[in-house]
Amino acid sequence: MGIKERKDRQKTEMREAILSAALKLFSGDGFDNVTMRRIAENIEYSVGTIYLYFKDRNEIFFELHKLGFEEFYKRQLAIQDVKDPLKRLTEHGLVYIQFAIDYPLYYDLMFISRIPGKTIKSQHDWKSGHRTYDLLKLNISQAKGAGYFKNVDIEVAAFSLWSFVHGIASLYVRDRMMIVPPEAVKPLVTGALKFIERAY
Amino acid sequence: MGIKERKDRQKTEMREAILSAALKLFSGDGFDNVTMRRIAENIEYSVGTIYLYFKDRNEIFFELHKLGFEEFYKRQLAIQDVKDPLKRLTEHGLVYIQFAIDYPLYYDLMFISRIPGKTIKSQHDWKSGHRTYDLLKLNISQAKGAGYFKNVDIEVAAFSLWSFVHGIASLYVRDRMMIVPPEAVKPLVTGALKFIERAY
Amino acid sequence: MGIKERKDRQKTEMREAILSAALKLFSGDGFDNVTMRRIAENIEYSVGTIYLYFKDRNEIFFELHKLGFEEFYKRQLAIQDVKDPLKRLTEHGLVYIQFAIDYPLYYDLMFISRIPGKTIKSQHDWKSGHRTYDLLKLNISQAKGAGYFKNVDIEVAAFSLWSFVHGIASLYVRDRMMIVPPEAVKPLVTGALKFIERAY
Amino acid sequence: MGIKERKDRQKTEMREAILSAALKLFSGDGFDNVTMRRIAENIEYSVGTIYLYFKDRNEIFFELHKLGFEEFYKRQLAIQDVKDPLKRLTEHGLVYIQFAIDYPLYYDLMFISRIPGKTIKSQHDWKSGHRTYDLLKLNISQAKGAGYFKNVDIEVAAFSLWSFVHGIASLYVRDRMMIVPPEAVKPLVTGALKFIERAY
DNA sequence: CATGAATGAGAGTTCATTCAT
DNA sequence: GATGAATGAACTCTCATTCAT
Repeated sequence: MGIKERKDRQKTEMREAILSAALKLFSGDGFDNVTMRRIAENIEYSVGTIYLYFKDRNEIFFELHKLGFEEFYKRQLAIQDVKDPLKRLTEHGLVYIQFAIDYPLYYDLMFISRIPGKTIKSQHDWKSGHRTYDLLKLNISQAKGAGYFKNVDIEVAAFSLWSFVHGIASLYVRDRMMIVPPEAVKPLVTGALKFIERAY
Repeated sequence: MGIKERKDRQKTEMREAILSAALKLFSGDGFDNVTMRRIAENIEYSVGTIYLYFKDRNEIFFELHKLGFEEFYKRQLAIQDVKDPLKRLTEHGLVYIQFAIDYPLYYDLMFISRIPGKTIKSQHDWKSGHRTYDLLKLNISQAKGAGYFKNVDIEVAAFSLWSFVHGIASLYVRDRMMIVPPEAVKPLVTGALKFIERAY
Repeated sequence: MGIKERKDRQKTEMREAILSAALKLFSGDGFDNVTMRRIAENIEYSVGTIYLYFKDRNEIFFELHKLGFEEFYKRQLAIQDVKDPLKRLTEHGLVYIQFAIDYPLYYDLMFISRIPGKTIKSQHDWKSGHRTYDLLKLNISQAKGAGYFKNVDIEVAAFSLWSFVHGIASLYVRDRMMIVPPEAVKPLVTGALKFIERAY
Repeated sequence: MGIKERKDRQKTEMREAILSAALKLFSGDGFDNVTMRRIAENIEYSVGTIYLYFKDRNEIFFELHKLGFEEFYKRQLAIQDVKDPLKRLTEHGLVYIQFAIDYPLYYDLMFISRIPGKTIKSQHDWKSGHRTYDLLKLNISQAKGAGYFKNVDIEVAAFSLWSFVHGIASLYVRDRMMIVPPEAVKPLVTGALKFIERAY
């Protein structure tokens, strides 16, 4: 079975190289910057080769999209063992924002960009989204159990917190923070996460 | 002088038709969807005609951008006479979100999209952005004077509130609310604006 | 009759303004630089107005062409009263080159450029050219009478002298003299005109 | 390795086909006539294909330019073994003119046309031009050694001879010889080259 | 007389995609 | 599995010209 495995591994590596090149280009100027030619140049293969690994341009974006959600969820799970519910919620927000900082391209693709080929996407989104959203609501309800969020509907709280961190992440990812000096960004973000706790 | 006036009016109408067509197309799939050809088709004129009213493609975006900011600011000013600082702040947030709902395309253009030809833009942005941000900070400081935002830095509060409403608006504009049923959107939003007040 | 005359005069002035603007633009980058729009901008009239004075773009070039030949011939006549045949011939060459220096655009148009709408042109060219060429041959034959050009066919001599000065003028007009330092141009030209005398 | 060679050959052939089509079109009406679309039609390929062989339109002109200068210099070298300095100089002139006759399009491109994208060009021009000009001066100085060009500055002589042949070539290439009947052209040219010898 | 609005044609260039080799 | 050649459609923009007003 060694041969087949090696082939599989090679196939995976190639796909990863393509995806990684696409991500890199995406950072440049958004979608338009990700052309098949440029991906090909980047991985030092011919254009046609890409089509051996992906059906078309859209499939590349779709795959990136999926990978993004996986990494995103993994990170969220990682903080689920924090005992203190308040702390956990704040961590949750931090995880969210940190993900946007670490993978602005994934974040952009997942939560901001309008992607061509929406239909295919939405189904997957739906599942990924729900999974994540449920986790948030779980954390909120546990915080509620610990005395926070008095008189607050869980749905409202979830939506609020989500909007809050998404707002921060979006401003960061799409470079709309010019209004604040660069060195002030970090304290502002941590300050904001502290501020929202007042509402818990 | 009726002739000149009629001509002026026609010129204005044409510019508006072009801008409106551009906005409409923009909603479809973002910038790439707004091509000169498609605008022309839309207004049922030849491509060259557009160039009689706008220097080039960028000028169209720039104009839309400007119009958006004007309307946006006007709306913000309109609620400045609300006496109660708490109420005014909530109104402020509502105005923000309502703007996004009423003019999703403007909102997209102004706060989400990556626009080609950044240099020209940024200067105008800077001014428009500051004007708006200062208004927010003013309202917060007045609320502070009324006893709210104890122990909270104004900058942090401003950034937090901005992020919050921008998060809501972005999720709406870029259609990332699939997670919540459509009819739940409105109560969620008002609920969220109520929720954030707990942090004041 | 005053009215008609004034109208005629105005018409002429307008035509001249257009032609002069065209010439000016031509200097920029050759023909492509002479667009109807740019001419219009230059004379501060609308594009359509030009069509009231010239049938189309070609007619403008044709007219310039004609004007050039007229000025050219006038200058040639002006040196016909030089008594010494040798001196007169050298003057003739000088006049030729000086014309190219003073009116590079005319020269270009008349002797270098490929003009669209050749058919119309050639007839006029033929006449203008002959007139000039005959003058040259006249001067040569008189020099011959004075002992120069022994054993030289007049046709050959005329062609030779014409080629000679045209060569100098062309190199100058089309900027092909980079090979010699700018300050050396003038002495070279006068030197060349002196040199060719050795062949007389 | 036959495959690679065949591919190389095909690539070369394609480039040549494109260049040759460009030259052909150029003859029609100068630069403006050489459009990418027309080249494509001519070689019966799609427009995009040309861009697989040349970076852009300018590169095509630049390449033609270069090829022209190469052929030109090769021809000049070919007559350097003529012993008699007088004869060699006359041959030199003939070579010059013959080149213009054989490759009017090259000649036009090299010595007459105003080319867009001058910057790139001029450096190459400078070298090619100097190389040629030096050869001319060498030949003159050797003729001088053999007793010709008494009391004539070499620079002046070089400039004069260059102008002379360039004049002839230009008149021919740009079709300004209508004044003389076609069958008279050849004798006139040889006559002129004989005539100029009188000045040596 | 003069204009400004409009157009169709055409320019150079880039792209995603296909396919024979 | 990989390539390079090829294409057709699309892009932004400019032009000469026409014509109702």
